[in-house]
Amino acid sequence: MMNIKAPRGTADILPKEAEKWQLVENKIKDICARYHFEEIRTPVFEHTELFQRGVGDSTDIVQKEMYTFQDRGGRSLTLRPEGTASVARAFVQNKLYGEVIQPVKLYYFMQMFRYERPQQGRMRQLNQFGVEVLGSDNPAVDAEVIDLAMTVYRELGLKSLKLVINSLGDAESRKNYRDALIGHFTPVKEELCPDCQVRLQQNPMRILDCKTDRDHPSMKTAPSILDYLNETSSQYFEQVKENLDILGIEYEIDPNLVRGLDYYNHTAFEIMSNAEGFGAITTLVGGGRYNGLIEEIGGPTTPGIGFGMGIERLLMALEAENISLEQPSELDCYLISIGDKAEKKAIKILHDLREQGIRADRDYQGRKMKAQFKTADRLGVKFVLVLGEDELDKQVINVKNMATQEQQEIGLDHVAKNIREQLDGGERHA
RNA sequence: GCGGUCGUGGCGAAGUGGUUAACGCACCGGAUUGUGGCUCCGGCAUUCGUGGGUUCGAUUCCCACCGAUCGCCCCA
Repeated sequence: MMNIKAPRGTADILPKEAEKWQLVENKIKDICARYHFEEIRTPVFEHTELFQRGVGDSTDIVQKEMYTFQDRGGRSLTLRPEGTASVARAFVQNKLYGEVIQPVKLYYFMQMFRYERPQQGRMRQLNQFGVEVLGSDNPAVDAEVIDLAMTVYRELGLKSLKLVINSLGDAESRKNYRDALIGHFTPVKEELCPDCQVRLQQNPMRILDCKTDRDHPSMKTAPSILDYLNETSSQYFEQVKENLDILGIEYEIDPNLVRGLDYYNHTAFEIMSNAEGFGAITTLVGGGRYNGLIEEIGGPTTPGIGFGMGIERLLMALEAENISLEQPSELDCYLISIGDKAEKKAIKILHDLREQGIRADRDYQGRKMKAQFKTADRLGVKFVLVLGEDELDKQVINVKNMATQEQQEIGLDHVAKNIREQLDGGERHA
């Protein structure tokens, strides 16, 4: 039989690694609670149309990266490539705009799926933590969302970060700017790369961060979005910046920061890692405001803002900065039994220990006592309990404290309680 | 989707067109009839990502596929 491997772009997260994920997730959930965000979970797949309309038909994600399939009923479904469209759909469908407390502040941990060529930090199945705030266009919310993301990184210990922000303006500003860009690049259209020639009509803003045409003279003289923001958009951006200043969050303004998804307007931001040896992919978080999205998918006019944070990349960044999340995973007791009769008794004692909240395990390989002790030592247990013929005859169990090497005999019927007390006592006096 | 590099035991890592595939770590057993961390001794890949081809013979050469990785595209 051919050996079957995990599909390309997917990965198993094994116990040692999973422990880090848990620590990160717990930290993030704790922060979300403090910022008063509540969890939402949505389906792994959605109607394809949701992403076509929500994310945008012309985006790379929709055009070439979606896992789309037909179900047996002939429906076109798609494994979600990102979270915002799904959350927006859930918001509309469940009429969360009717909640008494607004805005609605949501967070999620979800797997996303994108058909891309994998490399480090880019998987076909990826994990994101994200937040969405729906129902407020207060620029304080923009700052709060950014602050939340930065807080996650700060509390995990990351230092080499760069926050980049930009404003894409409102519809009017964008239209004016778009026209200006088309006017600017059309005369030199033939000199641009094929991709950009297409972008010129579809999404001229994307020309600005094209790597191929980066050095074309027209780039330097290209108009800046910031000069085309109308009064409202410009003021909004100013307030967002002011709020970031109040929070002491440093940022860089990059007028060429264009997010790849169609639904963004006003505030757009990315957080990148500056850590050395981080490779080509440095974006840790991407997000922005999307005031038209809810309406686009059939809900009432509702402003929104959110971000997506890649967990794999977060872990990579921690690694790059040599931040260790490992905790000594402690086992309290290791139970050694010798002989069949003792094993039968051990089965029950092990259960009793665990019932007392004690972390306990035993050997199942029928190994010699020496080998079992070696394992117990390696596991770093506090106590080793030995149950053999001698102990059975006396109805006791031998308890060895691995740190002090002291041994004592405890009556078989109250082992678990006795260990429990010893553990509690140890902690109190520690 | 495009280009480069790579793929040997649980891990790291030598190696060669030819009869037994180094070594280190880990693991297992013994020295030490029921007690760990040290030491010594011994064991541990019918097999070199998968499938074809060239050859008397391939892990070593060629091709395809799969996977990893780096860069591009794009993004988390």
